[in-house]
Amino acid sequence: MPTSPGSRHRRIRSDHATELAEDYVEAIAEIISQQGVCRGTDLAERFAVSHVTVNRTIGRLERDGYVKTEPYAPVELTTKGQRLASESSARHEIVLQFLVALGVPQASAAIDSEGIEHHCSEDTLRCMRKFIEQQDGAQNKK
Amino acid sequence: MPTSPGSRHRRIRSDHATELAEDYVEAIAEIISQQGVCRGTDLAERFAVSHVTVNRTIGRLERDGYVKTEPYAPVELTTKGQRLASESSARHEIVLQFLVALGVPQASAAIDSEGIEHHCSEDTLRCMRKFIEQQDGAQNKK
DNA sequence: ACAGAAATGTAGCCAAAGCTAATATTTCCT
DNA sequence: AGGAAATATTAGCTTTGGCTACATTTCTGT
Ligand SMILES: [Mn+2]
Ligand SMILES: [Mn+2]
Ligand SMILES: [Mn+2]
Ligand SMILES: [Mn+2]
Repeated sequence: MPTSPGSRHRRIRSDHATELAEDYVEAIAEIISQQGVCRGTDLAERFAVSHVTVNRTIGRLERDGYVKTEPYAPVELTTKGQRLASESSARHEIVLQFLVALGVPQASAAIDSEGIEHHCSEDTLRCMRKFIEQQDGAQNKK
Repeated sequence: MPTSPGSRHRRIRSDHATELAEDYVEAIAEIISQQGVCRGTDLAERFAVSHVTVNRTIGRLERDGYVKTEPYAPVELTTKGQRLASESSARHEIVLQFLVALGVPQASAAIDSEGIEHHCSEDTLRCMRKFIEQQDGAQNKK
């Protein structure tokens, strides 16, 4: 056996522990770039949860240094939050483009990539990038 | 916009809600087929959690009709549990083989597939199967 | 047979993420 | 200015899924 039996599942649990933070900072960055500011309401709609849940989640993000908030003011990203947002967004984009290149319909690719992105090792991302490039090459030749 | 903004995340949450059940029944079926019976200890080791956590999880699985237990006896799958185990196992196998066919090293593919499997739509699985077949074809030609 | 080891069960703790209801603040419109 | 609408906060609840500590039961080797 290559690795200890339980190690796979430890990784999954760790992936899930950071998943919400990644999706939130990614969403916050996107909403700010699109609308100038990001309000709790925007996030509640985006994630289809109550605004109370957003509030509590934002509280954890602030505790962990990803966002800065003041009462009744829009959410802002810290430098740490911006970095995580960029990384998450880039990774998400790779997974989405990969699925599309593989032939998955856009709607399904959009949904599936939202979950898959959090479980991709560097090995897997590298292979996905390579596949995208190859497909692009084939496209151009046509 | 193709779908409502929050629908993606609803799907992710639903995926995660069934994830543990899928992994457990899959593991139980595998352990039974390998060792004859499946005990809590086997699952605790497999998932790298305490035996108490296994106990509570098994309790939920029983409540939901996937397993049958009696005190101090090994865990058994119901028909419903066996069905879910087969489906989960087949799906997991597709994802694992797909990653390997894509060029991901075995160790990373084993880890990543454990998380990715729960987020693949039928669309994505179909494309993965097709890719595996194409790769197999290319292998045979060589 | 029985002592000790291994497995299982119980009690009680915690954090994350979801919710509703009620309250408070800010913003916007007339 | 004043009231309505939007937004944010607080209180208090739930389920899931993790843990340690301790108690009980079963298995195993001599
Ligand atoms: Mn994302
Ligand atoms: Mn995501
Ligand atoms: Mn899994
Ligand atoms: Mn996941």
